Parts: sequence; structure tokens; C-alpha cells
Amino acid sequence: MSKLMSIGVAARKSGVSAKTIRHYEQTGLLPAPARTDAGYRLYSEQAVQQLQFIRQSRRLGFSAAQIRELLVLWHDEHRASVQVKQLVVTHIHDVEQQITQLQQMLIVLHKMAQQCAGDDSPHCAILNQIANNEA
Amino acid sequence: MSKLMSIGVAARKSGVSAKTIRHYEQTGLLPAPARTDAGYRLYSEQAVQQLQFIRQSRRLGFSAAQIRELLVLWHDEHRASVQVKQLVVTHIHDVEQQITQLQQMLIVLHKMAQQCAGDDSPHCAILNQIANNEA
DNA sequence: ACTTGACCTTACCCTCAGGGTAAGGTTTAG
DNA sequence: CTAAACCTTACCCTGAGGGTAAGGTCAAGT
Repeated sequence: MSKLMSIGVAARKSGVSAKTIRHYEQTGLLPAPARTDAGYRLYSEQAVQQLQFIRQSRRLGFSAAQIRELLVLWHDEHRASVQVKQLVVTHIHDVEQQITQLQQMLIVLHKMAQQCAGDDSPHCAILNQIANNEA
Repeated sequence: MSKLMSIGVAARKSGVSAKTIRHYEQTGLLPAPARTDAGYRLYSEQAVQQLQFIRQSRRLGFSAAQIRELLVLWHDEHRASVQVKQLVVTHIHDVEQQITQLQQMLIVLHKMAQQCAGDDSPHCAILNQIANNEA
């Protein structure tokens, strides 16, 4: 006796916009739901939970491809938790690399800002350093 | 007597791919160059320097829109260095925020990974936490 | 003179994770 | 009966380019 709901209600319950729900359906993150005679999508509570799962995964920075893998494992009774963990560890590594890159940018940006007077004179150490490819 | 060069040579000298040079021309980061009778683009040394400027700016994480502003200031004899510095300071702030977001992701990801046995059992703390929207 | 290979041109579609809008059908409340 | 709120598909947009196709040009070697 699962209650079915329209895409708008599923959107409110899951925190995922209706537009994005349709997008997930098209890209295979969410199975195509039942429809009313008029063609309206009808979602189950289960579908809403999957949407919440996807949303939380997105918040954690997983890509759609990674989420597809996570969903397969989530639905697989015979998964090994090491498979899940490996996915997460890989993602952690990716995020750490992104952070490192941004931090390296920051170092240079801070140095440049420090050397710029920041007054109304046209002389600017920042522009000179960018132009001369320094740092 | 400025020597002019083809897009391939300009690409090698600037470190920016020919494809990307054309893209920069289309999006207004680089002025349209002279052409040979056959329609081949001809770049000056100055254009190569502007490409290097753009490349270095991209490395520092500036967006195309920000680079457009930097280029205007670079070419403006009457700029005030505070204008440049303000751009950089704003960008520094953006990058710091990105780092903070990634670090917050990392905290959760590390916690989750820690609580997952990572063996061949199907029980997985990671999947449970994502599904229950914890953290 | 001819051919081969390297180079150049424009034009089109692809990425990623959706957002915006249009044009039109459905349903519910007054 | 109508107006609001909801739903549908289809199309274009984002940023910063990459990939590929189909075709024109140029220089070197034969």
C-alpha cells in the first residue's frame, strides 16, 4: 500500500528540484517511475529515499558516475563493504588533490597581493608578475 | 618590423593550444589577429604575451570574466593598482571558500571511511550514513 | 610538375550537473 | 466555468575548452 506522489511532492520531500529529478531519470540515476493516465510521474517513498541518497552523495562531492556505482552497491545485498570503502577512499584522494591545488594557488595569490601597493598609482606588482609568468 | 607567426607557432610559444587560442578570440579574451590572403591567422609577439598573461591567470584560478577585467587594467596606463588588488583579494576570498567547502566534505568522508570495516561483509557504515543523511 | 604530409580553416557536437523558458495539457478549488 | 497551480516535453544556456570532420594551403622531396 505504498503511497505514490507527484514529482512536486517528491521534490519537496527529497530536497531535489523537479527539474533535477527528471534529469536524474534521463541520466539513469533514478529509474523511470510509474505514470498516471495523463502522463504524470508517480513516485514511491523508496524513490524519495533514493533521491535523498543521491542528494547526500552530491553534497559529499561525488560525481554522477560515482553515485551510479554507489547506488549499485547500495542495492546489492551481496556487496563487500570494501568496495564501498574503496570508492570513498578514491574520492577522498581526489578531494585532497583539489585542495592542494587550490592552496598552491592561494600561496601565489597572497604573495602577489602583498607586493601590490593597492593605491591609486598605476604601478602594479601583480600585473607585472602575471605578465612575466613569475611564481 | 614585428615578426608575425601562425597559430601553431603562437601556441607553442605561449603554451596555449591552437584550439584554445581560437576560443579566446571568440570569447573576446584575445583580439582578432591579422590574416594572410589564405585566411591564416597571424600573431604578433604582443599577442603571444597576452596569451601567456591569460594562461598564467588561468593557472591562478581566475575565470575568463575576471581575466577580461585584468586585461583591461593591464592595458590601461591610468589604472590604480588598488583596482587590481581588489580583484585579487576577491579571488583569494573565493578560493578560500572553495577550500573550506572541500575540507568540510573531507571531514565527513574521513569519518565515514573510518567507520566502514572495508571487508567482504555487506554491512557498510558508509552506505547507511549516506542513506540516513547523517553528518 | 606532382605528391605527400604538416599545417590551417570553419562547423558541429561533447563534457558536467543541472537551470531557464516556452508552449501546451491536467487537476483542483472557488 | 474559470483561474491557479501543477504537470508534460523540447529546446537552449552555463565554463572552459576538447574532439572530430571536411576541406583549403603550403613547403619539401622526388
